[in-house]
Parts: sequence; structure tokens; C-alpha cells
Amino acid sequence: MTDIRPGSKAVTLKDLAAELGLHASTVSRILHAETDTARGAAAPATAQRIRDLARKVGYSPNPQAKGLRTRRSHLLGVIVPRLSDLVLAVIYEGIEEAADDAHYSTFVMNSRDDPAMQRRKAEIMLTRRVDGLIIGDAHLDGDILNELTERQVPFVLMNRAVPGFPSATCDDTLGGTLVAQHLWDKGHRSVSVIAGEPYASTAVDRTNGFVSRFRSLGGQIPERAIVWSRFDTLGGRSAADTIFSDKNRRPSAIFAVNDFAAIGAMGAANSHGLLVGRDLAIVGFNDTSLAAQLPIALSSVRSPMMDIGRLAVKLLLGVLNGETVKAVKLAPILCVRESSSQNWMSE
Amino acid sequence: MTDIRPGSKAVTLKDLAAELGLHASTVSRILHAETDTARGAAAPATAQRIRDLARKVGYSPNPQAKGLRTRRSHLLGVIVPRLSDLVLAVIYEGIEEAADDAHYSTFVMNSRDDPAMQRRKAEIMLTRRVDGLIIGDAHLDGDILNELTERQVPFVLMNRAVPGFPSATCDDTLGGTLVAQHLWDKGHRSVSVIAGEPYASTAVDRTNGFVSRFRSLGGQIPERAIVWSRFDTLGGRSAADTIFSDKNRRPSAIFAVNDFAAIGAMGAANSHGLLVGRDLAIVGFNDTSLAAQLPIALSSVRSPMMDIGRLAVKLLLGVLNGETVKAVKLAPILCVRESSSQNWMSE
DNA sequence: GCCCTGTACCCAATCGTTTGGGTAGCGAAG
DNA sequence: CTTCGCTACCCAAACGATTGGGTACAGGGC
Repeated sequence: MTDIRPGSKAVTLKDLAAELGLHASTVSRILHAETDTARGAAAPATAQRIRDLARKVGYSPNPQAKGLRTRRSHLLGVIVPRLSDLVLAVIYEGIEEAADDAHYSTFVMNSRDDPAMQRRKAEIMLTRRVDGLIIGDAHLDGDILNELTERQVPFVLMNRAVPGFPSATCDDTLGGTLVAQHLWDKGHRSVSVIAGEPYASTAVDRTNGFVSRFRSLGGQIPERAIVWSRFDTLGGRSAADTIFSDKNRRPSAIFAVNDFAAIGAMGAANSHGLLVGRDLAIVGFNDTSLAAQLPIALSSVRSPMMDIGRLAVKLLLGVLNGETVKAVKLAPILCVRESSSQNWMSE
Repeated sequence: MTDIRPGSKAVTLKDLAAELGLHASTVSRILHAETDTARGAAAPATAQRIRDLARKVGYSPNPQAKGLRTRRSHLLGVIVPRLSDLVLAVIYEGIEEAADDAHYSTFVMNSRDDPAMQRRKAEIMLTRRVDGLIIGDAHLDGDILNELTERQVPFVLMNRAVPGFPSATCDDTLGGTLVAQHLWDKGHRSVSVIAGEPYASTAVDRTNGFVSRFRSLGGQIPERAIVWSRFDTLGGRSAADTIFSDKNRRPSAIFAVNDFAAIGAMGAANSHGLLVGRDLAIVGFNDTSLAAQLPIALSSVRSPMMDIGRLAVKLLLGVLNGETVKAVKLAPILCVRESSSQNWMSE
């Protein structure tokens, strides 16, 4: 069993060497070179002795010393708007998993989508000497990203994309398209969109995908039917209130670009005496674990969140290896449930 | 502006010293000793020159070198069952904030509440030489905690408590008590509990608090009215199904020890044709941001999640300073909403 | 006996800080 | 003119690992 006590002494290379009557460098080479044949660093018998002892005393190299020497921390920084956003939390699980597999560790920090804080958190991470950043809170204006590029910081975007930068995202445009097709097929001709934050590519792409497919099918979506809002339940509720307050236009369906906004909208519908699934169809996005479990099950576009996380790590490791990586989009799937499964009779 | 490029050269103490015609140690002392009068390490004018240059070039000490020398990483490890549990995500925000204030950085890892993984993740963190651990997935049997204690790893528990170890939690017993009193006052005499995972103190304490108050008010709660389950929506749904399937006993109220379980129970109630708030009262726990926004607003016990996170950091820093710290419980508040606000007419 | 080629190691510098212990120069006290 | 005590610094040894460059010895060929 390992025996590392923070602050106090852990076993070092030198300890091992002394115990074996060898030099630390020899031990290092053997323990280090596993794969590439240990280029004659020691006799096979010696190598075995070294490995046995190392295992026995639970030796694990001091990462600070190693990092100091190799200029690699094996640390990745992850910046998200907020981890209390379930979508990001799940993506992070994928990140953690993939990073772990690659023997990297990850820092996460919340930026609250605030540019000043984004800068500050990125700075802290660089101060910690992370090897690279995974950025989950990119704004479409991309100021910070340009700075980072200029400073040659290796990074990739995750969840949200910005043109010109490597990223791991869901194909949000396609997701929006799927929803438009679905609602159209169900007979809806008057629809509204709760569009999310205009600085996030997720919001913009999902909305665009939806709107352009709906229009290309012959439908009409006036500008005022698109309401920008926050991504959480409160944002969804107030956006829905805005939609319902328009007396001249009563949409039969609402597409919310995020499940939480959709849940908020469901609440608002309820307050306005509308029964979701019968009087009003609602479709969300991300298919978070709640969607299917709600009292009225919510239709939603399933985005492969875990995979996005894993992919982000893979891309970043690519960047760290000097490869040039591009934006990758993973395909979403539409999950139709009670909230939008009924056919709508157009009057 | 700082200028740290991972992998490539950042400005070092020696660089500063060379630029100023001083020795690195002098620069170190000045930059380091800010508070304690820089014990005559340099003339005031020199000190000023040093600080100015350091600021100008954005010097920031290499944490690996520093850690190597001082045997302190200024890193805290945080282990949670899953960050996709909103409760833990919010607590983590508190942790991040407090750690940041104290100039510590935090690692988070998900253990999925699986003992083998808890061990593995703790091991990884120690391998990374964290200064201490904040453990959010403690099981009541406490095996791992004893090991850690024996190995003299500094740690505190968070969210869940285990007798004999320092912890930052909500006063869960009190929370359960509040719910019992509330439901009793509303006239409910037949109640059931969705009790959560039996290895988690949160579940056990909330349930105990509830049951003992309800009984002391004169109510009866048979053992079969207490259903243990997972903490998520699915767990809540199936627990509720179990409760509803008992034909001999139709509770008028359900206390779910977690909001997500409560949401699942709402779904189940719906499926069984029960209107929550009218036919059945439901109360959750934690008052997550969703509770108030649901189509039928959920009554819930508000636990000070952010504060729990902040407190956990404070306690751990205490431990690191050699203080002996104890378990601290923060008071919860009951928030009554639509799901349980009606008076129940007992037949 | 001499040179050559491996094999199996060891040496020492280095990464960037921190920190206990100097020391040079100077003014003042004796 | 010492001696003392400052002030304002410098020196060098760690911390634990990596890595380019030795070196000693053995065995083989001529």
C-alpha cells in the first residue's frame, strides 16, 4: 500500500536507491522507461529488484519535483460557467474520466460567465502551471481566446464553440433542426423559441438550426417569437411569461434551448392555466436526467455530454502533442416524450 | 500582465535578480515577507524596486518549485459522489470560493459512492501531494476514514457526517424535525418517508429527525412506511411506486430526504393520478434551485449549501494548522410551497 | 598485450524556491 | 585604533526527480 502523508516524508528515489545499493538515476530510469525497453539501464535482475521494492513500499514520484524538472505538470485546467449547471457537471465527469485514463488531473473553476472572472480564473490556472485549458464558458466575441492564443497557451473549447478555435461540442444546429422537424410534423405552425444567452454558441446554433429548418418547411417565425434568456429555470420562466403576455400570438409549441429553461417554461405554462402536452408543446435540450422523470415528461434533444467531455480531453492532449486539431461536433438524438407527443390540430 | 506560457519559460526569481543586480534570495525574501516586515532583507528603496519589477513583468512563483521546497502544495482534494448531484455542485462552489480566498486550489473527483473508487481517488489525490482532503462521500461505516486517520492525512467531512470525525454539515436531524412538525400541523397523520441511502448520514439523520418528532407528537410511522432509495429522481420514483403499491396504507404526505427524490415521487404520484398539493403532500430537502420553479412548487428544507462548502474549507485549514476541529452543523430553514401548503382534512 | 564493443552502472547538473548562515562596509562607542 | 553592532546584502545547500555524459569491467578478436 502506498504511504504518503502530506507534509511529512514520503519515500523518494534516493531512499529506494540507498536501500538497493544503487544510484537514484538508475532507479529512475528503470521505473520510468517501462515501455521503451529501459535501454540497458540495468541488468534484468536489478530492474526486477527495483520494481519489486518500488511496489512494496508504494513509491510514487513527487509530482512537484517531476514537474519542476520536466516542465510538465500533468494538470489540466477546466473553466465552466457553473458546475451547478447539470450539463457542465456531466461533461466534467467525462473530462475527469478521460483525464484520469491519460494520467492527468484536472482543476475545475466556476467563472459565472463573467468575463472578468473568466480572466481571473484562467490566470490562476496558468499560475498553477497547468499544461493546458479546457474552456467551457467561451463567449462568441472570443476576446479572451485571442489573448490566450497570442500567449501560446494550449487550450480547447468544450460545449460552446467559437469559429476558428478547436472545440468539442454537440452539433447544436442539427439539434435545433431535429426539433423544428418534429414540431412541424406534429402539426405546429405557430412556435416560439426560448433562445438562451446570445453570447453562447449553444444558444445561437440551436436557435438558428431550429428557425432555419422551420422556415424552410414553410413556417413563419417572427423575430418577437424568439426570446433570449438565461439558461436556468428562472430564465425560462420569465421568458415564457414574456411569450404568454403577447396577446396577439399564442404559440402552440415552445422550443427551449435548455432543459432547465424548459422546466421554467413548464412552470409558467402551469401558472397560465395551460396544460403542457395538451394545450402547449414544449421541447428542451440536453436530455438531462430530470427530463424523463418530470411529472410531465419533457421531450428533449439528447446531447452526448459525457462524450463531449472525453473528446475535449482528447483534443487537448492532441494540442499538447503539437497536432493541429479542429472543431468536432457530436450528433444529438431527439427524445420525444409526453410534453410534445400529441398531434396538434391546426384550426 | 502576467505572461506564463505552459511548457515554455516563465520569468523566475533569478531573472528578476539578474535584472536588478541582486541575488535571488534577496528577491525571494522581499517578495515573500510582505507582512512580517521583511526583516531587514533589503533597503526600502531596493524592496520597492523589486516589487515594482515583479509586478511589471508579472512574476509569479513556480508552485512546483515552491512546493518542492516547502512541502506544501497549497492544493486541496475534494471527493464527492458525483458533481452532477446539484447539492454537491453548489457546495463545491462554496469550497472553491473559500479556497480561492485562502490561496488554495482544489481538485474535485467523483467517486460514485463506490468504496473502491473512493479509495482510488483518495490515492490519486495523495499522489498529487494535496495538503488535505475534503470528503463529501463518507459512508457511515467509515472504513476509509480510519485508514486516512491512521496515515495521518489531514481531512474533514462535508455534507455527510460520521461520528468521531470533523465535519461541516447541515443539521439534518433538525431539518427532519421541521418537516414532521409542518406536516403534523397541516393535519397529516399518515405519512411515508423516502429515506435515501442508508449509508449516508444525511439520509439517516433526516429520517430519524422526522420520525422521532412525528412519533413524539403522537403520530405513528410503521417501519414499512420508510423506504430507502437512491438520491436521484429515478430512486424517488421507484420508492414512491413502492409506497403507492401498498393497498392497505395510503399516506397523505411523503417526506423525501432529497429534492430529486421528491421530484421523482411527484412524477410517480402523477402517474397514479394523484395531484400533488391536493391529493398528496410532498416535501423535499435542500431547496435546490429547481424546487421553487417546478410546475407545482415543491416544499423543501433549505440547507445552507454554499456555507457548508465554505465551512469545510475553514475547518480543513484549521486541521492543517494543527488545531483540533469538531463537527459543525448549520441550521436549515423550512420553505413551504404549493406541494404541501394545503390543510389536510383527516377523515 | 592491445583495442574494441558492450553491459551495467554512477556522476553531476539542472529545474525554481526557500532559508540558515555568512560577510563587507560603515558609523559609533570605548 | 579596535571592537561592536548595524544594515544590506550574498552564498550555498537543500527539496526530488530527470538526463546527458561518463567509466569500469568483461569478453572477444587479432
